[in-house]
Amino acid sequence: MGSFALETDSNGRKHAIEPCLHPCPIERGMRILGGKWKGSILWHLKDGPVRFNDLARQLSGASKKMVSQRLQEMTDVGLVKRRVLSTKPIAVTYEITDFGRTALGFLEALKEWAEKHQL
Amino acid sequence: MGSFALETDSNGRKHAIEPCLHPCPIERGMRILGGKWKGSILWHLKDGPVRFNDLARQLSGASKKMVSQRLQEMTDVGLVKRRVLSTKPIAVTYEITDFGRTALGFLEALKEWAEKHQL
DNA sequence: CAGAATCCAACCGGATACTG
DNA sequence: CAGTATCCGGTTGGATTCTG
Repeated sequence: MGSFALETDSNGRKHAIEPCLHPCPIERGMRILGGKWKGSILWHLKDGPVRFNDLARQLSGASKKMVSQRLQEMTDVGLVKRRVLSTKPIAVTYEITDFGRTALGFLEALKEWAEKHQL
Repeated sequence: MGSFALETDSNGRKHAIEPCLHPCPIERGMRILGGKWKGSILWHLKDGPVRFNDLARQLSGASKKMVSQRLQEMTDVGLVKRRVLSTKPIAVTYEITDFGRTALGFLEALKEWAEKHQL
């Protein structure tokens, strides 16, 4: 009773999968787009599918582990679609979904805001 | 050489104050507005000054410690202005600055995005 | 009232090595 | 190539207590 489903993360630890029921829509939105790298990832996908390693390289400073984790979360929420081009050797691309595109507008606003105020 | 200025945080630990020089403007913007609670705080201040405890109460789920830390960061960057109304008993309000208001547009976009897609 | 200080468990994220 | 597994130090953030 009162317990959530449990998932095991890559470090072998258990987590409750909280549906993020925060009353403030801004917080809920931030939980989805605000995590480290998520915005950048979506932005880098806006011009077409990108292969995993290319993406990791473009996000200078993010480790493969990070990129992988963020991509999984974003795939789960439906912001991004994973596509296997070939096995042997495996080739994978990630592309932004239609839903993902609905977030681009506000990412652009954020980008221009940051640039305008030289942050 | 190559070292940054050091500040001591509330846990007595030293930190380098990194100017956040990330190449991607989206990441830089997220560093400023994307932290947990920051967006919500700014949003709650948009209709006028709010007292510290009131603010903490409105942000259900955030501890006073969190609110205090986020407010300091936001004050440092100039998003928010702290004003002492009276000592004995001490009364303080936080109000959004003109600079802070420049970010409201994109927070509104985020808010509407989250609501529209029932996140 | 508005915080600061302290304690401490949980989590995050980098480095590295490994796999199909 | 595209990840996953493991180790592990650093950071985060909640609970609580204390102060002017």
